Amino acid sequence: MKYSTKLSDTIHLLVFLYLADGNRMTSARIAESVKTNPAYIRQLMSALKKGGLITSDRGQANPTLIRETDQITMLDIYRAVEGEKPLLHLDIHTNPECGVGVNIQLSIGDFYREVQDAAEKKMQEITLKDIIERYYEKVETAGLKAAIWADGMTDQTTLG
Amino acid sequence: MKYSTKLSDTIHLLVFLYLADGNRMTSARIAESVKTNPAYIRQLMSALKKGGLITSDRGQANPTLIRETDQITMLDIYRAVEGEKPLLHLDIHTNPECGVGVNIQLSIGDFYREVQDAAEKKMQEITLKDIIERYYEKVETAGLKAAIWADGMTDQTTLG
DNA sequence: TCGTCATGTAATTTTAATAATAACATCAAA
DNA sequence: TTTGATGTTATTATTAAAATTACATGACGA
Repeated sequence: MKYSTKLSDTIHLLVFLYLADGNRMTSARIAESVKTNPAYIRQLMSALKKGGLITSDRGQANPTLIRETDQITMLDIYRAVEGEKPLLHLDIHTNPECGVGVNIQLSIGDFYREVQDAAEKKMQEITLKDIIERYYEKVETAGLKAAIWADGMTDQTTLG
Repeated sequence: MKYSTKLSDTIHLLVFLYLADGNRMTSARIAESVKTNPAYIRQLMSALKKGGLITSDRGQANPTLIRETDQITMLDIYRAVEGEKPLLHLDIHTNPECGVGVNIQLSIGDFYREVQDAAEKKMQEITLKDIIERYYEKVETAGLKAAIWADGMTDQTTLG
């Protein structure tokens, strides 16, 4: 299949929202940066809304972060858009008449759980703030800071 | 897409090989338990061979584990069959003309790396031996031990 | 109030990673 | 030499995800 990029796209979306800082962002505008379509962005925002991470009102473009960026973890975002989807997948199609097969998969599942917990623990330590700070560093080292940010964040055309 | 079950299937395969203990296993036989086709099993075995985990000779059914089960980690197996495939995926399709988009994805990548490392560290702590032991526990608690294992592992018909 | 623009959401189509399958050359052993 | 197994490649089918379409609904300004 296609790989899911929901988490990446949603983080992108949230950083974008943060950087917009008050300037009302439309799903169309965000979609431009993520290079996708507005409906997909709205689907992600819908999930974020249900997850209690943003507000968004029908009819007007005014999505806003509810929590501070250091109070939003990567795990929060993952849960909002991917739910309980695991990173590793058991093969549930093994021969059910084979006691070996079934029990092996159950055993593997126990250890996948451990791997999942380790990954989620790390995801819980990473906040949106961390990612935004890292982003600023990247922009700086790329020497793009001046070009993009010189005249301030108020000029949203530079966000595109 | 479909979810990859390569890791699960390969662990299954290896446990099966271990339990067979000397009894020459064919790809067809293993495929029965995993409920897949022999060619797929051979593909996995080919990867394991390249990864230095098993031997397997053309023409005769005689695949064997090279290392002790406590010397084979889940990460070894993952590397053999999935290579460097990450658990989380960046969206590399973001608008390249958007400096924000590109740099955000790069930042996210840094943190995905941390999550990946945490997961892989845990995978490195889990050995095939651990999984086999857990498997025995499952079989016991399921009260199937007697039924399946009573007359010893020599009767490979009970493995199916 | 009406027209415009935005969101919210469901339904459908397209894309892409994976497993399934087929085909066959090669080798081993009875 | 016949049988049966592996090793490998190529093709097809499956399936989860993104892309797209469609439209009802709400906000806001002229």
